[in-house]
Amino acid sequence: MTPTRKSKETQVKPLDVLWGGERPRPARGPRPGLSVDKIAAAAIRIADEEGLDALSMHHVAGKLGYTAMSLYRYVPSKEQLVDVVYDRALGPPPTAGRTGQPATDDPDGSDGSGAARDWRAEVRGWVRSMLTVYQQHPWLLDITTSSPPLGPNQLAWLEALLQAFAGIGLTDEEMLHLVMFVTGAVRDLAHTSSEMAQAPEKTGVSMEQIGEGYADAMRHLADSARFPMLARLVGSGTFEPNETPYNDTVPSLDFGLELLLDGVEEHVRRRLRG
Amino acid sequence: MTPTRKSKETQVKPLDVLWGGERPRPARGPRPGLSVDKIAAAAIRIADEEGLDALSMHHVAGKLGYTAMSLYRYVPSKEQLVDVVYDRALGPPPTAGRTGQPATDDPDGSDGSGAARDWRAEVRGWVRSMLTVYQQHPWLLDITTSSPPLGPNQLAWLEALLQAFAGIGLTDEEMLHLVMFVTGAVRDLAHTSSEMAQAPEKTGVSMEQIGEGYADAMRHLADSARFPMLARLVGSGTFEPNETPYNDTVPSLDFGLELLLDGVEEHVRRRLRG
DNA sequence: CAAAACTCTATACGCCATACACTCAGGTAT
DNA sequence: ATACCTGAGTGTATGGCGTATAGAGTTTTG
Repeated sequence: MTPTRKSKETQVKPLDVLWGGERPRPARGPRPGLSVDKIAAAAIRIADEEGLDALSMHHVAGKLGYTAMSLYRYVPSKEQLVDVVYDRALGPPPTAGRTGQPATDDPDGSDGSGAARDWRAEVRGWVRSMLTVYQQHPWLLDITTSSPPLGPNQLAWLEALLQAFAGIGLTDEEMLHLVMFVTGAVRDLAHTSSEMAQAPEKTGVSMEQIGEGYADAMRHLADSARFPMLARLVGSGTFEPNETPYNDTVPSLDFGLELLLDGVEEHVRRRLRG
Repeated sequence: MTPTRKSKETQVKPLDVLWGGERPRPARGPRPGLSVDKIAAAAIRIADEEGLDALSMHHVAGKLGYTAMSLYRYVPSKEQLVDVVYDRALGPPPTAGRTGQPATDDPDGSDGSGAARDWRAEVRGWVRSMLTVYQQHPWLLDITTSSPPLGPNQLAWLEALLQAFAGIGLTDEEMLHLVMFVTGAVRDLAHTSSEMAQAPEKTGVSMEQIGEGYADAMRHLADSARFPMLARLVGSGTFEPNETPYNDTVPSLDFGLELLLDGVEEHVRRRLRG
């Protein structure tokens, strides 16, 4: 009978959700049984155990003993939930513990402290840690966020890599460029690796059969003059699975990264000289 | 009443579809009104005009004047269709025209021909072309294929970049690593750029407001000691939109690529010397 | 105690991929 | 000519999805 009395309806703000903005307890209606934390945790568990496709509002709510619509009291949309889940699953970067002050106002590089730190090792470590996270939550790589990195953990990871590149003689702009380049390469290589790892279970085709299919396709072109370089790599056995598994992209990442860092060193050296 | 007579039912093979395997005309039933080509073309038009989300079997079939189920005579599943569409939309790489023979058996690099070609320019050109393709079909970057690169055009692009790196003193394995590294970086930077470009129309929030939100979030941490490097970049105006648009990742790609190629040069030089 | 604020549920809508059973066109073999 | 049968395309149904809307039930405030 009541003709749809519109109450003021506490609206959920996107950024508050991302930063865990602790709504100041409602104080008028029934006590909330859920929270963004619980919802995000359940969502992450589902994604870990059943994959990103299983991450639906119904499923998450069901896992918590509620209906799908109840989630919308805490999260404005599934997309926003995914944004939160993304940041939460990332977790903090490895070096987040020591909040040093590597940001001096010295623009030219040497940070004044005596011992030069091993920035290459720091970058390498950051990359390994990132890879580990992606291996633990491969579905992170299938998420398309449509929003710039704004979550606390995303920013922390960004900050960590920036700190690794800090004070070695790069301009601010160059550091940002490098960070984007490196994160991009890591993300994509981890992505293809995870895709290929998931292929057997997803398509029901065994790893061996996939290898056969690949070999078959490659034979298609090895005799043809159409793909000479590919034919050459096939012939030299570069595509054969050696000691490392078929989908291991870490060697490519390591190789590319080292060359890139060599380039960085040469770049700052050149600038110092010139 | 007929108890479901199972006919032999021409099955559609995945790889044949990808490579346009020209089914040898049925010769017994009615003439097919569709073809993989027509279907893929319609699908690409839809994705270009309405985005990847609009790419449904119903939609594609409707555009062609058929029902959704009819497509399954030509394509085993939507996933396979997407694989085909991906390869078709990629198109051939720019240098596919001249099928030179850069694959000599000379393992150490110099390819015997007199004039040294500008391999760096070739790599740069490949990257620009790849970026152009991604700009023309941004939805390509939202596709998760779950299968290794097997389409003819995917292989052709691979081949093209391999040829750029050929004969400069890298081993076969190193070339493959580099190709994966570069394609990864290009893909991901193009991806984030496209994501940020789509953000305004998708969320209804104007580019300005996004910028404001970003600035707001950054102010959250500029005063905090939590993200010193980010605060520094904010302070130095590195995040401000200069002449290039906010989502332009090309400068990052250019910068990273040049440093990487510097590293490559130094790497082969070192090997030659040592 | 009533009103207001709030949580959570039920239902419904319009999408989606695709399994299944079917009609019928149009060649081939007799 | 005619019977046959392959295979194209359709109709329907199932079970999923995100979420709009309406409202039932709970708790605190005036």
